[in-house]
Amino acid sequence: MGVTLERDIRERFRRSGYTLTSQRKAVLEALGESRGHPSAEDVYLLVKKKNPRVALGTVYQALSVLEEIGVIGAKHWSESPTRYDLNVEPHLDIRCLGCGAVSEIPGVGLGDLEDRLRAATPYEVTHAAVVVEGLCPACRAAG
Amino acid sequence: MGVTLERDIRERFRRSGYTLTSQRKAVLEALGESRGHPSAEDVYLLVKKKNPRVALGTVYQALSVLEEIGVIGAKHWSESPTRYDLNVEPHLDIRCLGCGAVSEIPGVGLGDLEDRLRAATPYEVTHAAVVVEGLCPACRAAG
DNA sequence: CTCGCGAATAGGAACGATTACTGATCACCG
DNA sequence: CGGTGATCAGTAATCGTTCCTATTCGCGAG
Ligand SMILES: [Mn+2]
Ligand SMILES: [Mn+2]
Ligand SMILES: [Zn+2]
Ligand SMILES: [Zn+2]
Repeated sequence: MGVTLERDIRERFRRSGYTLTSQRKAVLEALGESRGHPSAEDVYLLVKKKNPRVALGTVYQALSVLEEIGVIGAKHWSESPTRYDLNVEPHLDIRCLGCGAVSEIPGVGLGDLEDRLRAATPYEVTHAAVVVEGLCPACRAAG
Repeated sequence: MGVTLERDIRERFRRSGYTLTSQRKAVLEALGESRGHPSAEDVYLLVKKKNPRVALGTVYQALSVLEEIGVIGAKHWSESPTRYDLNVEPHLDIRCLGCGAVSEIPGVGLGDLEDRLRAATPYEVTHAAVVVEGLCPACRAAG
């Protein structure tokens, strides 16, 4: 089972001072299982399959901790709860306005965008995200 | 007063079939007055100064219509209500994690990002937004 | 100028996502 | 084994936003 938990993740927990609890491991596992970009509720339902006693609030807290220590990412669209992602590299995620599915746009990075923005603003930039909206092929066909 | 309402905006209303009501004009005005990227609540408070009878729901409905016809834009961050913007060109907005202020990063466009993403996905792309988080100089100094 | 009608509004209730609270449990240290 | 602080389950509360309904508005037909 959870023997294979990346060294890097354990290290991040250790350094942050947070405990690597079974619930937090379960949330990570759920994010791995679900191919897409699940919401907190999605993660909650997955985690509950193996441990029916987990509380939704615990999932929110776990997601928050995991994001804080840089193990997962979160993005925000209109008309959708927050979506979470194991991919913490800068990348593009697109949400279908028809069916609501969120998926990744592979092969397209931010390029030099982050460098350019850091050079152009006096802010200390901590995070940059690109969110895209559109219609997936299926929904486009459906009309 | 509202004599100077861009031809383009009137035209968009006409084509969409929506009515250009006094409340919708007031919401546009409020967005013009407020330099930054106000929330619906911010807009509501501004509009109420001139017409205390407006309802918050009306402001939400107006913002929704204005976004739909392409006159304003909206972006979503964590820990903040939706922020609205008269700038509908693709551009970068940054939110300070300290004080919550949202401002624009001038001089940095998306470059060829939109072209590349359209080429790389089978989706029909309708909208792409970049949201950035960081610390403004004041908050960085404060600590 | 009235009347009629659909669109828009004010006001307030309802909703969904997220957070806050609280007593019980857990992980870890000595 | 106890003690101690972090975490958790369960639930209440909050917040942004949407929904609902009676009333008003804008406007064209007569
Ligand atoms: Mn992703
Ligand atoms: Mn902007
Ligand atoms: Zn779809
Ligand atoms: Zn600041």
